[in-house]
Amino acid sequence: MDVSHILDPLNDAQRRAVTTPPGPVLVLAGAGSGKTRVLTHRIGWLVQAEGISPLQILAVTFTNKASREMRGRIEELLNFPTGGMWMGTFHGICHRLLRMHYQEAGLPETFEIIDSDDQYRLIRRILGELDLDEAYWPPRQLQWAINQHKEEARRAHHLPASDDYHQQTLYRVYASYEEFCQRLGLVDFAEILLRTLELFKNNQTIRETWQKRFRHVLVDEFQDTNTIQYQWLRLLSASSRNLFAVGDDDQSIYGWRGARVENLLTFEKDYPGAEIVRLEQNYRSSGHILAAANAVIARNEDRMGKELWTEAADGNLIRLYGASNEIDEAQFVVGTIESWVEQGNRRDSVAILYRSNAQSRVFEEQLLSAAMPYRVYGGLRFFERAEIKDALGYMRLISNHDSDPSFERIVNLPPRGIGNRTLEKIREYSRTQQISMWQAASQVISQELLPARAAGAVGAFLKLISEMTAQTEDNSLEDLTDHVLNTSGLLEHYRKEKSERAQGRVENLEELVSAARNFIPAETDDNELDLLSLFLANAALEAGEGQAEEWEDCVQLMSLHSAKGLEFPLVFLCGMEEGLFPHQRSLEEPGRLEEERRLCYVGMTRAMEQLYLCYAEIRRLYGKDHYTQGSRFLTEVPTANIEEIRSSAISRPLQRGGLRKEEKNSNELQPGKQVRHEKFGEGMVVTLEGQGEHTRVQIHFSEVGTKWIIPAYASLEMI
DNA sequence: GTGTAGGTGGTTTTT
DNA sequence: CCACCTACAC
Repeated sequence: MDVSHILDPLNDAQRRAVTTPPGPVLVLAGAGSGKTRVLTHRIGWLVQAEGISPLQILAVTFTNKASREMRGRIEELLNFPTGGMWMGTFHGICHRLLRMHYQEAGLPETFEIIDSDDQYRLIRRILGELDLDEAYWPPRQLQWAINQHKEEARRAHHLPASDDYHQQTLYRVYASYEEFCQRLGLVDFAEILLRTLELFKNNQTIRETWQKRFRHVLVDEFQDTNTIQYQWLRLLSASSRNLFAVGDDDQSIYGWRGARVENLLTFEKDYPGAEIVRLEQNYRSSGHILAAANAVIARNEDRMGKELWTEAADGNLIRLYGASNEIDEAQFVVGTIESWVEQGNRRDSVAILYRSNAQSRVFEEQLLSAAMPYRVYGGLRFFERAEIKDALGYMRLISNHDSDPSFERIVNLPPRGIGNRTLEKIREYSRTQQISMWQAASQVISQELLPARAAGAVGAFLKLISEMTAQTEDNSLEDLTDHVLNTSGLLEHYRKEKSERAQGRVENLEELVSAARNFIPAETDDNELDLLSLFLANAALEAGEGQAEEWEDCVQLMSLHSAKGLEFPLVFLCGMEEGLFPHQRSLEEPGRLEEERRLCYVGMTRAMEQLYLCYAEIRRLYGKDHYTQGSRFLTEVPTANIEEIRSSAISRPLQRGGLRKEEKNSNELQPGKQVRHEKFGEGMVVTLEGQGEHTRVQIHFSEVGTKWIIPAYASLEMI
């Protein structure tokens, strides 16, 4: 077969990656080096040159968007539909496997996926049942801790026994949460992955079946895999060893969410003889931008090592704007965009990037007064909106009466006279009898445990749902949705509200009907689920675009994290100030500064033609003005690649190297120095991080091991 | 059941 | 400073 269409568009490194004979391959793909192309062409190569059946290929991504894009590009390349090929997100694929093997995985057939909002509510309910005070045990933190453990494949019973009351409480909450989910057939996001991993670990038949089925496994954004995901990938490819992983350690920015760059670093060890390919030619940015990004990321110690190069010209210098305050910053940015647009450029060729979402406000205000259309990324997605979740709550309850999260959500929405007292009784009954809220409700009524009025209200609710279930049995998904919205009174409820917000809610609900109309399930292999369940699972696993609005030509505002994977001719990286970027909270935790720097690298490498770096000398934060210090990342950009634009107001030139000088003077502490700590005894300085009073020192103590110390708080004595 | 005063917390986010 | 949540009063 002629494979020139697969190989011709590739450079040497890309071609090497694509044509490597089956076996473990690790592709270190720098920003803008054509990683998606390598992935899709690798699949094309396997199919057309190696003669491998598409059915034997599994391609895993992190986001639905990436998966869709890959599918589209493969179909384009190979010119055939890829329906039979398994391609999707970790969660999507694992969900599919769990549906097929629900019994072996120990789940009820009707198991339901809960999102983090549902999870949060559930944890609060458990806190209530355990009689724990939320003020002492913040549900968010417990949720975070539980997910953290799950992502490391640790179940409650794996936690070490502890004398610490805090640990014991965490254990109690985690264990009850697990029990609760198990009893009700609820599966959270991490559970989808963990269950699948355990299924593969414990069930040899299933493991071997899928190992044989997927002879070739490809993973995108490998640096973002967490412990469970990598363990599962290893299990899946244990017999074939055909794992093709593409990633970039320099773009690992989700460590705080459980991602383990180490997976990249240990790939070689786990797969001896693996082919390692570096993609270093960049096709995106002009020379100055690339040189600057290289220089910044070079400051990181923990790297596999890579240096991007380009055939493109140097292009424009990066521009540095020191604003007097955040309003000045925004005005400068918007003014610059105005002239960019006047020069005939599109507005959507521009991105305003920032470290934290709160920064978008000032830009929005300025864009608004300049009548410049814009779009802010982030915020709630379609299926996460309250009114949509309400409607889905009804549909879930119809689909499965025992869905407690749904029951709790809609039992009194719209208000139908079922108050907290009544609900508490039902909850209590459900807890003592170990039955679902639905069952508890009906038993509480038949046993006449409720006052007449409440009993009537609850009875009416149960009847409503039962009737809806009966009436919608043979309906199409669209009719069902429509029916639910109208007979539940939900639509009416929001229509009656006359706030602007409610108006949008009604529109969203109407949008849900058309989402139901247009819903086409991905072809499932052998397992058959009804359309409604598929729709509900899809809603949980694919929350939808940020805004389902039309593609207008508008300026793009987003956090640096959301910008990963995107590119724009003109990019503004704003709020480049110590404490904001790198963020204060990252300076306080070891190892996180390097992740902040990677974030900076990601931001810079989004720019194709022109990059602006901005900071404000005074920034109003939480109602208070703060004098800022330019981000250390600014000083890490070589002077040859950047030109400084003064703020019209005050401004003095950014003090180059100022930070570095301070670091040297204020710290006698240097790696290698011997110190004494009043509690931990003697040790040696391993690493230093942060400046001035934020300095953190990693010290290897001879008696207690390695610790992070903040000299500002704990006095260290030099030996 | 709805509205409002008072309190609190305020990186980053996909699934 | 502001957005969100909770508690409490009508």
